[in-house]
Amino acid sequence: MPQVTEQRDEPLNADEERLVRTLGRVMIVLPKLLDHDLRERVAISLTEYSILMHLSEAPERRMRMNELAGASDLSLSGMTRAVARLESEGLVKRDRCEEDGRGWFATLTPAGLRRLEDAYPTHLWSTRRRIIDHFAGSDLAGLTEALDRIGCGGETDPLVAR
Amino acid sequence: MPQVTEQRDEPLNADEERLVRTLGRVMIVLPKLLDHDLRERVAISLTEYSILMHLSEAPERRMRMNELAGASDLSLSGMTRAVARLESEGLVKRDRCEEDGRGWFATLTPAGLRRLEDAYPTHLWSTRRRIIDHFAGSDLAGLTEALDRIGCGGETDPLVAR
DNA sequence: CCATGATACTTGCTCAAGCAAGGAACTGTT
DNA sequence: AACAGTTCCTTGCTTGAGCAAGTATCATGG
Repeated sequence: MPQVTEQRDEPLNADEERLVRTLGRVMIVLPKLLDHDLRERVAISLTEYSILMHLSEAPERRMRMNELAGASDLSLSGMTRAVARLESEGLVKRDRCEEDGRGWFATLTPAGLRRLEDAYPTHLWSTRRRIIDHFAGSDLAGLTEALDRIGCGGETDPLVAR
Repeated sequence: MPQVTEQRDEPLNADEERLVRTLGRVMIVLPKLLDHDLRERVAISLTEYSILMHLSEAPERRMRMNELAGASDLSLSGMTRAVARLESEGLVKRDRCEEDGRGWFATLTPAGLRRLEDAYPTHLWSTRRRIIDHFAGSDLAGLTEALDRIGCGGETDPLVAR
């Protein structure tokens, strides 16, 4: 460990600075790239794709609105509109929750599943091209572990976390 | 190299899948975290901070609109509005470009520089806490190199790149 | 059983960002 | 020198997302 007494309020060192700038760029550019690929080829946004994907993996292909918002890192109000859009296209339907009258399920429709299956190859191609290919030969697991800590595990309100 | 004949259109393997999901989460959450930290403590957005920072590093503390848009990964129209906001706060001023009558410089004002210096400690704290701390013991340079390839170097229109 | 508070969502408002179209200035060709 | 094409930037329009406030349902205490 070269640096022994690292002051918290001193500037970043060169390696740290480069990492922050690069990651800063990636976090701005990458979502646009993935979103663009999907929109261009299968006319669906990354947000919508993500919602359909999460639903397809959930038991009975349905999730409560707040679960879904958490899974897709969207505010609850954002999720309301997003699901409304998907519903208007018939890709999702909404059912009252039996056990809790306040709650709603968003349920993937057969049409929604078809749409997801339709978009999947594009997104697979896109993620390979935009992400995986650039990490050839890297330690994916180690990298993922580090990145995962940034993501905050994704429990409680992430903005207030810690 | 374990996998010899990797089919491009087969699903991602488990490590790849985890990386994509984690990076996907980071690219959504991290900008919100950094933006939130800045807004809360020094009432400035990440976009605005980034603009002021780039200007402060440029020769004569000024940049053409399209340079600035490229550096901050913002559309040119987005940059027009962003600079207009900053100008209305007196943090930036705009001058016609002498050599090219179509062009404009955005120039950092002394007030803009003070604002940046004011925000810097917060952003430093934020990036340490949100990013650097999570990579303790990692190979920062190697990681940066991989991430840099995702960012596409940042030359030509990134959405059409390749 | 009623009141108070918490939870699950929705709706109104605002705002930042992108696209497409427009205007002004530059460049190149004939 | 004039026109066509390109570049640089701005403006009109639309959209997706968040916050704050509202509504309906649940849970709890008296």
